[in-house]
Amino acid sequence: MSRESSRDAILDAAEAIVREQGAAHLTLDAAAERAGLSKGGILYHFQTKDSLLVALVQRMTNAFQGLYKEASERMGNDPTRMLEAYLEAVTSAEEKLGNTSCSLIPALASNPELLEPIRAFYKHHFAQLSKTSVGWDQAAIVTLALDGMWLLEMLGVSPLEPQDKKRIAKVLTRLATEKIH
Amino acid sequence: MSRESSRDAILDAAEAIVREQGAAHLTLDAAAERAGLSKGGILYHFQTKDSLLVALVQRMTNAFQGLYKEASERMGNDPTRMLEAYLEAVTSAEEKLGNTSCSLIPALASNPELLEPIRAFYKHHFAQLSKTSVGWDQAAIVTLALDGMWLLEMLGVSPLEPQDKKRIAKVLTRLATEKIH
DNA sequence: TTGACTGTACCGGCTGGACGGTTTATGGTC
DNA sequence: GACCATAAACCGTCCAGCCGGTACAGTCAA
Repeated sequence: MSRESSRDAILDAAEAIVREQGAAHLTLDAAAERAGLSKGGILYHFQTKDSLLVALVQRMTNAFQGLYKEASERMGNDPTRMLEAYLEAVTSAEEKLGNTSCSLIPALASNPELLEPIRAFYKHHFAQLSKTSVGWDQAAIVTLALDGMWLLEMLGVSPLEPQDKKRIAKVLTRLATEKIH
Repeated sequence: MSRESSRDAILDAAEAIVREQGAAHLTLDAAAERAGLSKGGILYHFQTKDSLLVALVQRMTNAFQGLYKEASERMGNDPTRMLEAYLEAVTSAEEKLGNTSCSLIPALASNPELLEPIRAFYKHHFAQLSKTSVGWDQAAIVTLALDGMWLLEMLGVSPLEPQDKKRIAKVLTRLATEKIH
């Protein structure tokens, strides 16, 4: 069974461990037990622990970029509306992907260079911001506020309630479309 | 010699290792070598590795809160100007404290509950935002943008150049003082 | 002023356990 | 009967924490 679902089950288990107990507790044995198979089973799918971490980061970035692309297309791939797409992607990511994002933590802990794809994404994203209708500075602030929001969430230190986030999102939408002067 | 400086030297060494090689490479031996003493020496100052991590987080939060308090006092402890103080604290933290902030990483990696003091800080901070002159929503956005900026920096994925940050800070100053409408 | 004693700061070898990875075996399925 | 997915025992390494030392600065009493 399970061309892919077993792999995903392992990644889910790994993520849950990181989220609940911290990256230091993410061992092959622990992930195996949680995923309901043995360590050998895990090593069949991921030849090394490191490749599991790579897969973790990749799955997250893929999922987010999928949402972003989708939202962009809904905006007709209009670069002036990329901020709206980004906002939509971030908010829907928080709902749909849950705390998938905490995959970042083990990457930081073990091997910072796993974050290269993320660095690349941000570099590209910020370079595009001048195409928005509100100017680079304001666009950067909207982006940073969104990132701050989900990073605090992911680090587990956010004090924001869902309704707070909704109100913030509303103001951000305005900032993403109307230039302040 | 060194009532405190040896402790600090150890913390500095630990931080440098985390920053340069990731939290996984932070071992007592590595920290000892870098700090110029033996593992036994470290364990004399910190009975357990975990207590070293606690000290790391504590030192960072203390340093930041010191900067914040200082900035607040320069603003006459005026709650309506807390955002300006926060902005000043964050920017000067980035200069003065450098990447001290990456102390967070091992805390996350090993034991999420080490972040409790930080959670407490944010909770208090966001609760105060309604006292600002620009309204809670806008104040929250300024805060989040600042946090996003230094978190990206600390995670090592920020594409922002110093001059970018300066321009952003300028716009944030405006957002921290003038209410948009 | 000297010798016995105490506390502080640190060293470095040791060990037990945990963990990543290997190997061999096994049940299922086409 | 060949291949896939997984199990389970096993190995070597690494590392946190322990412990028995050492060096040295005070202190204090005789």
